[in-house]
Amino acid sequence: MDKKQENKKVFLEIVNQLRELIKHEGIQPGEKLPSERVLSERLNVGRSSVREALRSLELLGLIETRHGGGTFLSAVHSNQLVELLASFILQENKAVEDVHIVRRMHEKEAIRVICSEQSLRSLPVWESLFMKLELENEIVRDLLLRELMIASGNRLALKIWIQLAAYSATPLKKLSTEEEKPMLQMLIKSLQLGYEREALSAYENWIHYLRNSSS
Amino acid sequence: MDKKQENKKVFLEIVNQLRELIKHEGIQPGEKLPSERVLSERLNVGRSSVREALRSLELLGLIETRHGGGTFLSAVHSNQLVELLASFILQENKAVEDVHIVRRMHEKEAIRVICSEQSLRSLPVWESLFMKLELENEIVRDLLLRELMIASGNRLALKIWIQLAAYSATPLKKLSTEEEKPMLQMLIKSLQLGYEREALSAYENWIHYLRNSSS
DNA sequence: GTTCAAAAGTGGTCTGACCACTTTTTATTA
DNA sequence: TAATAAAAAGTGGTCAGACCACTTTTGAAC
Repeated sequence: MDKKQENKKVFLEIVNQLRELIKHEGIQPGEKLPSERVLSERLNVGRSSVREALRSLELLGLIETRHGGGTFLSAVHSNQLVELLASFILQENKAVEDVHIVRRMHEKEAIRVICSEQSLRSLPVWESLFMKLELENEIVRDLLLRELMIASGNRLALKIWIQLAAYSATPLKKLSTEEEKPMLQMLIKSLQLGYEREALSAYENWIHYLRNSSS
Repeated sequence: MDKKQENKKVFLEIVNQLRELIKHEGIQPGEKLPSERVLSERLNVGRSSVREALRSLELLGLIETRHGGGTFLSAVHSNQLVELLASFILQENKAVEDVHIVRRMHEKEAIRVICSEQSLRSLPVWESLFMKLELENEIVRDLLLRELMIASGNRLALKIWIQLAAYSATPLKKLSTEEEKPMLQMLIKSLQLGYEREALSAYENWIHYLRNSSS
């Protein structure tokens, strides 16, 4: 029982080891990482596992791979923003609150955008989400937020949000019927009607409830 | 030249094939995907390549994997998500406009934060900026925006903004005395008084003016 | 010093194997 | 018959080795 049931994916553990290695070796952006075979040997894992970890980093824009050339820490020019975000998010976890604030800011802005666009308000996804509330499944939390970000139509904001969301996950506890559901219902309905103030109010109440109930 | 030489990332191609397969098979959110071995056979690729593609989808939250159980399509409602994310990840197009929008969003949020905090409103920097307007120097534009971001106190937001600002620089043309200065005066004064609506209104008028006059 | 072909290094992919875990099936028992 | 337990099948997780395609380095010939 003392053993923490860390359901963490092993390849994510390798990602962390890679981070420490990069930090320890002092590898700078644009410089080359050890080859997959060397990493495999030094981290005592199979090469395929190393590759899966590298895939994750590549998808985040942290590294670039060149066939036959090697793997490189992303240069500042290509994806400085992502590099910045990742270094901020992955390294020191003192600014958790900042991440939360920026994430909520993006979500609120998405609500504003959607409320101001009739075509976005009338998307069928809102009605679908409204009905999914009856399932009382906690997944609707992420679902709703993700759809908000997607519908707002800003890909950069979506990209930023995805990384922020990965860092500050929503609670996994069961959806509260008597407390949480009404807030979400109001949020969605206000959204569909274009009532920006009411939608934002419902959103903030919801976030406030989530923070208080999870602590 | 007929060769599709642009398709660099093969595992992203597999991601596309997986999307088509899901669509063709009519696999609904929450339902199970074919096993890795079956996918490997049907897509005519190695199982390791399938796994790398699945890793990408998993990192995006599109699928969930359960050890010994299988791979499941996330309870994400629409193809909207898959399509958008896929096209986004594949970087089919880059939107300069998005950078501008996100940058302005951060600036507006900074204004809101400052207006809501008496200690921030009373910072001497605003009065200093107000006086600098008389110099009619175009530098005050960047100066003002930067101070806004710094004063709002969110380090992550500041770092993001710095990167965004590097992509979409403010105009270099001379400060307009009869048009631009009044807007900035109103912005600063509203900020100091905590008039959020007026401050945001002045800000948006200003941005609108900058965009139209520079084109 | 230049040029260029061979060698070494590296990522990309496939195959097969084994393990850990889950689900299904089958056999046993009350 | 129904419940329970054991066995089997299915599936993801990981590793090792091999080969290919491409890039970089090396070194010999000029």
